[in-house]
Amino acid sequence: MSAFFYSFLDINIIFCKLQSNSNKLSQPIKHTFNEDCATCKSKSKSIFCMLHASKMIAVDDAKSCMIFKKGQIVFQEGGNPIGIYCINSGKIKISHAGTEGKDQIVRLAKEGDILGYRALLSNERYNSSAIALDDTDVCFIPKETFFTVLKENPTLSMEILKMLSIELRKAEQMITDLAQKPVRERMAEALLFLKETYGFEADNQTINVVLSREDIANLVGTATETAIRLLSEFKHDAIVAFEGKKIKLINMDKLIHIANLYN
Amino acid sequence: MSAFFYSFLDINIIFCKLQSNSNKLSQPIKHTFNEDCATCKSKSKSIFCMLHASKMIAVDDAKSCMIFKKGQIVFQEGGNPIGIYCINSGKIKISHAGTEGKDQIVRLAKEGDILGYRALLSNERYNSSAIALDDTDVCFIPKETFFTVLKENPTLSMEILKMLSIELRKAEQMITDLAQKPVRERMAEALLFLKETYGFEADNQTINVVLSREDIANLVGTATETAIRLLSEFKHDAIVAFEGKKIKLINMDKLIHIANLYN
DNA sequence: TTTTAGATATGACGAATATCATTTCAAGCA
DNA sequence: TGCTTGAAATGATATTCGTCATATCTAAAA
Repeated sequence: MSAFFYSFLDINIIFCKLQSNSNKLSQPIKHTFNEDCATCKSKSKSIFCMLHASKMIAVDDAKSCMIFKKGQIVFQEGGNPIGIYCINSGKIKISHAGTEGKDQIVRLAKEGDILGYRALLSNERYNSSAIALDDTDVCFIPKETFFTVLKENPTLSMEILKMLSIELRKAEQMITDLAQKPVRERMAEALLFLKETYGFEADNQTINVVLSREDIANLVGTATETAIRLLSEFKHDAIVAFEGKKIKLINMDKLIHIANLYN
Repeated sequence: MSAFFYSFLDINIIFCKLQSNSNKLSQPIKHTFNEDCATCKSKSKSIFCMLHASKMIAVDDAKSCMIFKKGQIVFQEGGNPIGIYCINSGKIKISHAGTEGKDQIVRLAKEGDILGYRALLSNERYNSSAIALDDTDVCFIPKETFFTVLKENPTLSMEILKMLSIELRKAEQMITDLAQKPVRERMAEALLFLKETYGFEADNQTINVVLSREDIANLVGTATETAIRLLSEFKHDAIVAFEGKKIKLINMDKLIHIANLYN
């Protein structure tokens, strides 16, 4: 019944974008990289995969490629959306500001995920900010192009309906967990969720993402000190280990047990 | 920046269903009422409004009308969705079970709202249960009809995309508030949200819905006793008053202030 | 290297909130 | 009418968790 963060974002929607043969170079914005849709490494996993070649070319022509350095803002809460972002490589956190200056991380995105469509579809301002956790390559697709392609492709809009529905389920799960689970359980679940989202490194133990303790606290929904204490406790109990800024999961079974995922 | 419950469900998507002239009687399921789409009182507020007359007839032909008594289950967490429900009149709570037998109310629906489409669109089982808070009249539209109409109507699917996007924003707001706001603030916001959703009675003070203290606690995300205590406190401070099982908002300004809606 | 600043860590404490126990109330029913 | 039952209310207490203070660590800059 329960899966708070765990498999929170296992949506298999990665941005391949196309079998298109268009070789045009896209218009650069700020820092850019040149990635043709046909050679995009996020290929074959995206919701755009079902597009016909002609539509692909339209997307390919209109898109811009950008590079965000670690810490840079992709878009900001309160701003007006002008398109969607597709992550080619890298990691991005999406967080929403609370009343006391504290952020809540509502989503973590990786290669293949798309960002910024929620505000676009509801015709609202951004409700959250997106910040690069890594150096990140992103394809930007302007609003008009997105809507044009969307209107002409029922299959694409069905995919996005599905994606939104899944995100909504996960959000409701997170609501229930925040309302009912103690911090310790949520912390365990958050670690499992991080593993699920970004995977392990070659050693099969180290979670492949760097987050500050504050970020982790903002993901779990607790005070930074509490997050630090819980992590120390897990370390003491040989459930996790730290290596530099990275976290290793030593005892997954124990972590799953603490997370209390099912009734 | 903040609006937890307040205007949580102000989606103006009410089920008018049509300008169709179809006069067929729909197939009854269990308790039924006979409501023709053309005379439906939820008319003119629904996402189905933009359908062409021909599509309306299809919906009208396929739908079933049902009556749920107060407390009856419309659908249950874990079940397989077989269609969508459109509330003709009445009130329904949608809640998700947590790990310790405690429910979390994730949505409150009223006349004109549609239910059950999330699970249908993501092709999952129901993630939450829907229970009538009142005697409620509902139109049921079978899965197949819904998808057929959806596929043939880009405008309808855009409306649902928008609806889901708005619900997702609200869910993210709720996540942030649960993680950061104290119970007292959330309680104030919940009362304002109830007013926003179901409105006042003729006296312009009494919230037009009956909820148990436990329901209120499950909406706010706290223990029943804590909810009771906070309500008593608000009563003592002349912010609210109780009349039978209903709640009056005596001092909205104070309530808004306590809710701490903006930074 | 030393210095500095920011992140991480730890301790002490208090406030917020849950839990458990008991009482009171209200509505339906015999 | 009193009886019964579940909801509501209240009290006492325990626990979790956040806050504030301070110390330590780390990495970059001077």
